[in-house]
Amino acid sequence: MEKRSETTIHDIARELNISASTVSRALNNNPIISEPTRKLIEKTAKAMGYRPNILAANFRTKRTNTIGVMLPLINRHFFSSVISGIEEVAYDQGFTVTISQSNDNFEKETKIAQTLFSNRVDGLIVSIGMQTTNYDHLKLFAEKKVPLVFFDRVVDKIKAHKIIVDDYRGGFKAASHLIEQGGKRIAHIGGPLNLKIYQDRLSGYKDALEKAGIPVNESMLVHNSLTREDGTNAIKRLLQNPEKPDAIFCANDTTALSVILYLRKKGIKVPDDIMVVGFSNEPFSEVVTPSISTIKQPGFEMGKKAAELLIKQIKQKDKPVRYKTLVMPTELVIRESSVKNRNK
Amino acid sequence: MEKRSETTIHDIARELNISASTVSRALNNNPIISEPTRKLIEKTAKAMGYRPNILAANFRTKRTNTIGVMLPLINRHFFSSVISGIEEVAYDQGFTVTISQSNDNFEKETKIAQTLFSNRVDGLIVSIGMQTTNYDHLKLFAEKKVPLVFFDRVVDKIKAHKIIVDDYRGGFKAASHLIEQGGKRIAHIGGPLNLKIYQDRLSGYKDALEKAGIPVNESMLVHNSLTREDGTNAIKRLLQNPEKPDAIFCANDTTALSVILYLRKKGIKVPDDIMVVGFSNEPFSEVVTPSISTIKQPGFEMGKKAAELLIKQIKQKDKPVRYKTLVMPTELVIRESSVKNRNK
DNA sequence: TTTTAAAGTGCAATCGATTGCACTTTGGTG
DNA sequence: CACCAAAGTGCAATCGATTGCACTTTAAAA
Repeated sequence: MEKRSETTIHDIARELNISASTVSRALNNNPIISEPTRKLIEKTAKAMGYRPNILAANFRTKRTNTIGVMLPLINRHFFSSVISGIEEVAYDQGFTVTISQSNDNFEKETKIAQTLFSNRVDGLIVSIGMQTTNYDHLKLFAEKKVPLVFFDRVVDKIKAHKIIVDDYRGGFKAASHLIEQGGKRIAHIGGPLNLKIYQDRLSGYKDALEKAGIPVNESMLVHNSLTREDGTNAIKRLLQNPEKPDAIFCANDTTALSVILYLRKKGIKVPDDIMVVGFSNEPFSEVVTPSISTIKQPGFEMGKKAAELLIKQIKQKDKPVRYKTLVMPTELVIRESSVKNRNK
Repeated sequence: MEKRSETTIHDIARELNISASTVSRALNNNPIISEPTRKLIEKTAKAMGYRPNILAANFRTKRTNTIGVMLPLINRHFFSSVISGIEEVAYDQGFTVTISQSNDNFEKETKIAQTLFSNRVDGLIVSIGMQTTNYDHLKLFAEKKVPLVFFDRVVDKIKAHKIIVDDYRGGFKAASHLIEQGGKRIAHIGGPLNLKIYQDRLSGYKDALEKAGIPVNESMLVHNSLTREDGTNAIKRLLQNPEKPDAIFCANDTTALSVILYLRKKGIKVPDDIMVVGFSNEPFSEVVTPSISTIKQPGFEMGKKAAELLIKQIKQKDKPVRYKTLVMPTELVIRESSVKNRNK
């Protein structure tokens, strides 16, 4: 029977009649080890089928080369794009990525945070859940000086880097565009207001109306959790208004889609009768008929930036850090759902 | 200044004048520790802000309670659904999930496998990349008896549990449906044939034609990497055939979408002129016009099954394992793109 | 009353890589 | 020729939790 246990650096040391510290240094390309010695050790390690046991190294160095990521839902396109961006940078920088989804559940989010702390991830990237209003489980990381980066749904009360999009300008652009397209009775289907991203989208929308001299009509505002069902319920409600909207700015594409499907069913034409703009540029928005105008937010880029900031903070652990809030630009993508008389 | 270093079980032991092994056992609910002692230790641990350092435990027990997942692309809907299913089961069973994407790049896939092995993940869930034809980097896990589960794109040469969909029946159903809808010149846009999933889809398609007495016309077959661009190129090629198709079975929805968009541009009507069926039920397939008939594959369920099988194998490490291949059923979802004269 | 078994706790080796400090050898300079 | 500095390698403590085996105490049974 072949050797049962794993080959360790002690085995290699014994084989070559040198010390384990020499072997460790050689395999880590430490320059104080001479080239001939290093080459001999590398050759022997390969021949003996040596595979490092990172657990021992992690234990001794108190580092894991692992980034923790916690976000609400992995299979939402935006979040999976962010993850993809994080993973790409992490891989290039020699980090692995451990991912957990909170399902917008505060208790699960708290448990995950505790687990990631115990697992001693080198840093954590977080987008908090819809329900989260207490942040003690995240303050732990700040207290223990574990680097933390928030993205999308961020926590102002905790000092950390933050990657957000310009939700305010996105809301402003969306509403401005609808105004420019002739909209006069512009509704808004928004998200829960404990989250700043939806506060900001609302603010931008309001300021755009104000700038155009159009008073904000509170009956034109609906706030919910932005599910497909919520979208349908919201448009039903808006259509019951005595004064009906001729344009709607939705805080995400999911509700924009629900709106469009419902209006189609009712024989109300988008954009001719009611114009629609969404937010976040889901993949389906391009291919649905009419295609949906939307505010594009760069998930993949956000993920890359988050990972870059986190890894820089990890590597410069002893340096004082000046926390940044990166505001990724939003871009209005004009498609069919907000442009009338488009006969090309 | 507060205590600089972390509280360890030695600190708790010293505080209570008991041994560290007692503290360790108490915090792990070992029944040989008496109830009053255990309660006292738990109370003191909380008061002292103790947080376990899992690195030491992992090192000693040679376990990490971590599942590795390696797949081509995180931000593809199918894969992110699978990840979501994996994470849900993993979380319930007390495991964390570390995810890496290979980007269908063999060299990256190899490096990731090596890293995950060094990181001593307890088990690995894999979907191999488009280019992968050598499996040595994965055989390592089998050799070292690290539990391995393949899903979707699996490797027959390595003994492991496999989670696949019934690609053959999916292809068969798709082609049968097109025949039932009156298709006589049925084309196939398929994937790279080093991957069994695309071989099986093709086999199912061929057998359905054969069963209907329709000869397979090799000029009606195009194989590529199933990108949007590939889809466009494929339909262009098929339209140059002297004998043009009246139906197309695409091996994924991405190429089905490309086909539909291209035909729309050419003024060729789907499904009236050419019927289309895709595969995998992307979210956009429901909302595009015409909506795309497709073969649905249950990503989230596959993820759950993969994690369940892997964790069972991890927990019963010393038991001999009988490897299973789970074949998840595929379901034909009939939408507008394959039903002519649909005026409801 | 003595002996034995069970309950409860303690000792310290262990896991494997890292790394601060120590030691040896070699070559160059005064 | 002697001294010093640099190059190269070695020693062993360390990280913190786990756990096999040992020891003590207590209670029950003979």
